[in-house]
Order: sequence, then structure tokens, then C-alpha cells
Amino acid sequence: MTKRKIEIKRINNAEAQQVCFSKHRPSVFKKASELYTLCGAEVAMLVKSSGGNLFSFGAPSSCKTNCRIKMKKMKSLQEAFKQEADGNVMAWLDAKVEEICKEDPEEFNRILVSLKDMIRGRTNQLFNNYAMYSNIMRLQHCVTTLPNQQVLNSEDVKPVIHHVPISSIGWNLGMDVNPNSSVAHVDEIKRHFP
Amino acid sequence: MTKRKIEIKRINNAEAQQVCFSKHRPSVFKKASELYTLCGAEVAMLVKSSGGNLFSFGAPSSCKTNCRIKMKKMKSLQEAFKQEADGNVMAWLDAKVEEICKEDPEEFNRILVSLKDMIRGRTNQLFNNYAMYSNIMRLQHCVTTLPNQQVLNSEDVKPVIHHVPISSIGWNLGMDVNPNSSVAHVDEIKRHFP
DNA sequence: AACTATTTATAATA
DNA sequence: TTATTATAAATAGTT
Repeated sequence: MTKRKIEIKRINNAEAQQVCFSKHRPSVFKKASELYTLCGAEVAMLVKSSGGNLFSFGAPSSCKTNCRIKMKKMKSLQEAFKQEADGNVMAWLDAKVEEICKEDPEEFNRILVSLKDMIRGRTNQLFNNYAMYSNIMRLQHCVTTLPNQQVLNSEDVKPVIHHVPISSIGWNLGMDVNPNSSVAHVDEIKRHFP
Repeated sequence: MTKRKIEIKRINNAEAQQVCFSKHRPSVFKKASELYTLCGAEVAMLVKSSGGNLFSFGAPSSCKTNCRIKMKKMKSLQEAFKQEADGNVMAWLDAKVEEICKEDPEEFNRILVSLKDMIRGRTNQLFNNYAMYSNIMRLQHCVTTLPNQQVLNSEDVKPVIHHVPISSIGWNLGMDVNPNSSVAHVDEIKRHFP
């Protein structure tokens, strides 16, 4: 680009590649930032260097605001899950086992029918809850690693350039990320549904 | 930047904002592309203009490859879901209702215990399946709107610059996107779990 | 959409 | 890595 024009093709030397990356990456982020600051465009950008370092840029910071709101939802969901997950369904069953064993076996059919409805309802509920929950888990890492600055509502908040573990987000963009981190939220789910 | 240096602050005139965006956006994507072509960095970028137009850039095209692979998985999952979702659990219950009504009520306790285990197992299974399924649904729109070009394995494949409906991906990045499209996969799930 | 005077980005070099 | 500098690329103001 300067001092001499270069052909845009892969640099073969790994070290030269890193040097080039270190020079170019900040200016790409700067330009992405200008796109937001000047024109009010929403921008989200993820970059993984060939050396494996992860960078992200997002503007406006409502990205972060959303994360925090969703974190609150997550907390209450987690509480609800702990109480409910194994809990309600199984407690209901246990109660019924004891209760019905003393009762008329005619009750059996009605029990199974209501159980059937319950399973159906529970399935729907689990799916709806999980849809929200998994998205929230996916955002959790973002929030915890961002600098703990005040978040403003105004569109005048500065764009945030930061490192984040992009694994989970990157997965959704089809990026080749560390599979260990991309399934973290699944493990979390499993902890609540052993 | 040129002809005169400008202060980097929000352009107030909406039309001028759009003009500025149209001038800047292609060069940001170009630079993002160079980051991949020169340095082999993985790049994923989403931009929504203040006018609401959506743009995305992703390199390498393994992004697309991943999408296609996941689409195949989705197809087979959908099939499995259709057969299984309402099906197996409810069929099992129906069978048991008939079967047990003729049997000894002593059987009742054993049935409920096995039902309990089944629900627990089924819950885990649903969550695991859904974790994959929801991610796949989230990528579906990407694939269907990408140009239908051959996808190569080599890292020499060209970066792809395209429009995609970023709503679902953007949601994960905390972008303020159309809520109607971001929950599309939930509706899809509901269709299989009415 | 095009044109150009300047600014910005950066390849080669130290 | 960091700094310098000669050039290429990007672009603000204008047509």
C-alpha cells in the first residue's frame, strides 16, 4: 500500500504475517468505529489472528447494555431452574406414587392422562426457557470480561474496543473456534438438569 | 481525512450520514478482507446502517462451509424430531394406559419409577438436542441467502462479502435487531412440539 | 456518481 | 518492537 504497492495475497512467513496483522488490525477497528461515530451504524466485528488471539469491536455500547439486562434475566432464570428443574416434576411424581398406592387403581388412567399433558406442557416450557437461557449463557462471558464502566443510554456512548472470548459468539458465525469453550453453556445447563 | 480534516463525531443530517456510510462501508470491508487475505485472520463482521440496511462480511468462507454442514445435520434432526417429539413419549404412555389397566395395580409403582427416569432422560435429551437445533436454526437464514457458489476447503478461498439477514446472529452480539426474525427458530421448535 | 486536493494508512527500512 | 518516511489508498468537499 505504500512505499511500494503490494499484491494482496497471503503472506507466507508466519512472523511477517503477525507483524502485518498488528499494523492493520487497529486501523480496521478504527474505521469500523468511525462508521458508527460518523454515520450511526451498528457494528459488530470479531477477529481471530492466525496466532489465535481474539479481538472484538462493537458499537454502540448498547451491546453491553443488552448483555447486562440479559444477565439479570439469567440470574432469576437460574434460580427458577434450580427450584423447578428436577424439583417440581419429580416431586409431583413422588407424591403421586405415595398417594395413589393407597387409592383405587381406577385413578390410574386419569393420572396417566394428566401426566401426559404435564409432559407435553413441560416439554414446551423447557424449550421456551432454554431458548432464552442458552442465548443468555452465550452472552455471559462477554459481560464478565468487559471493563466495568458505566453504560449510557445515549447513542453518544463511545464504541468499545476490547478483547472478549468470542468462542460462543464466533460459533454462531461459523468461525472455527475452540470447541471446549463453545459448549460451556451446555455444561451449565447440564448442571441444572443432571 | 481529506480535502479537509473532519472531526470524528455524529453527522446530524440523515442524508449526509447515508452518503458518508456508503463511502466508508466498502473500504472497511475491504480492509477487513485484507486482514484475512494477507494475514490469515478469521474475520466476521456485521453492520447495520442507520437506514436499517444490513451488511455482513466473513472470511474465510469456512463460515459458509460450516453453515452447509450444519444444514445437513438440521435436516436429519428435523426428521428425528418429527418421529420422536410427541411421538415416542406419548405412544409409550398410551400403550401403558391400555396395558396397565388390565394388570395388577402393584405394577403402578414400577411404572411411575420408570416414567420418572424416562422424563429425566428425556429432559436431558431435549436440552442437548435443542442446544444443537437452535444454533442450526440460527444459521439457516445465512445459508439460504448466500450465493450458491462452490465452497472450497483451501484457505485460499476468497472472502465473501454479502447481505445476510443478520437478525438472529446480531441478537447474540447484542445488536438491536428486528425481534420478529430473531425468534423465528423458536416458532420452528414449537411446530415440532405443539 | 465523479472529481481532486488532502489526509490517512502503511511497506520498506532503520 | 518502535520510529521514520516515501508512497499508496481513502475520502471531504465539490460538481
